Amino acid sequence: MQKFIKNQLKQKGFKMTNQRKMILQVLENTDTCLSAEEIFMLVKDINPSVCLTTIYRTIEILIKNNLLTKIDVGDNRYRYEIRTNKHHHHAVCLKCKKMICLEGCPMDYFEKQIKDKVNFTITGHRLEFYGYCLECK
Amino acid sequence: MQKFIKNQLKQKGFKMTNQRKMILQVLENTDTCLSAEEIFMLVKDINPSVCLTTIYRTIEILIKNNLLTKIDVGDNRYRYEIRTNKHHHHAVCLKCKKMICLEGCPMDYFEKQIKDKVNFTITGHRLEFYGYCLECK
DNA sequence: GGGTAATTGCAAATGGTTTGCAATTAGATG
DNA sequence: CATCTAATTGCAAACCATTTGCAATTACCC
Repeated sequence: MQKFIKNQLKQKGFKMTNQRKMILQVLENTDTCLSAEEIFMLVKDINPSVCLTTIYRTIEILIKNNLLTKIDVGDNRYRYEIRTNKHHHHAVCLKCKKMICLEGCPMDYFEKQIKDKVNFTITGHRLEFYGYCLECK
Repeated sequence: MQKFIKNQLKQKGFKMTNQRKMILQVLENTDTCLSAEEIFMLVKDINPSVCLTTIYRTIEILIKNNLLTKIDVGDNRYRYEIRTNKHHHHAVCLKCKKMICLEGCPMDYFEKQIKDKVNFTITGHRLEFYGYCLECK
């Protein structure tokens, strides 16, 4: 997976710097979605001389190349998740904002309906469930 | 509808000020979701002596009382929509950010599935479709 | 190993949202 | 209808996630 992203970036002419390697490593070794600040902290644990700006700039590149997804949970800060080949959705805890990955998607037939009714070209969708996780409820 | 919201607020001990009336009027006379800034501008057209802070504070009250919904489209600014009794979703244009209301929801049976699989208490969900509207495509 | 364009770190700017506070106002009470 | 009081407002400033400008550094093609 790492490999795939690295190749994608290299192919588009981006340099594989240490900072980018570390950011990718952090993004891949998590099971939730991380905010820029959280990525920053985790990368700092590996190498303290990184700056937040670099995190944001790397995020930007990854998003523009469809390698990362930006997700909003309603607290004025985005969270990011490496884009997997497995299309999926999340359950978001309203209290701690933890994001639990869910498998599957019931949208496919719905999209078709919409395409016919509204004159709108659908390129994707985003589905989040809100509620309380085991610890918070 | 106006009436309903006013009653709800009054019932909870909030005062029905001119500012709040204007904000509600603006929110009710639109067919898209408005950002705080957009609400501000529209309210200003009615009475120029309102300030953005009041918009934000009213939004906060409405959200806390389940009368307004906050929606993210990925451009660092929230949009707001009066909460109707009709549960629905949106198609969001990736270019102009216009939000087209859609009827229906294919989620109900999916929620049940999730409740059983993951240990998570679902209180709601949010579904947005992304793509390009007629004018932008 | 040298050259060059991409990348980084730093500091400062940006922009949406929030907060503190003194002045104003809605609406209950008499 | 006037008074009183707590809620609300406007203003200015703070806050904080994200973005930008720029000079110094680095990846990587030759």
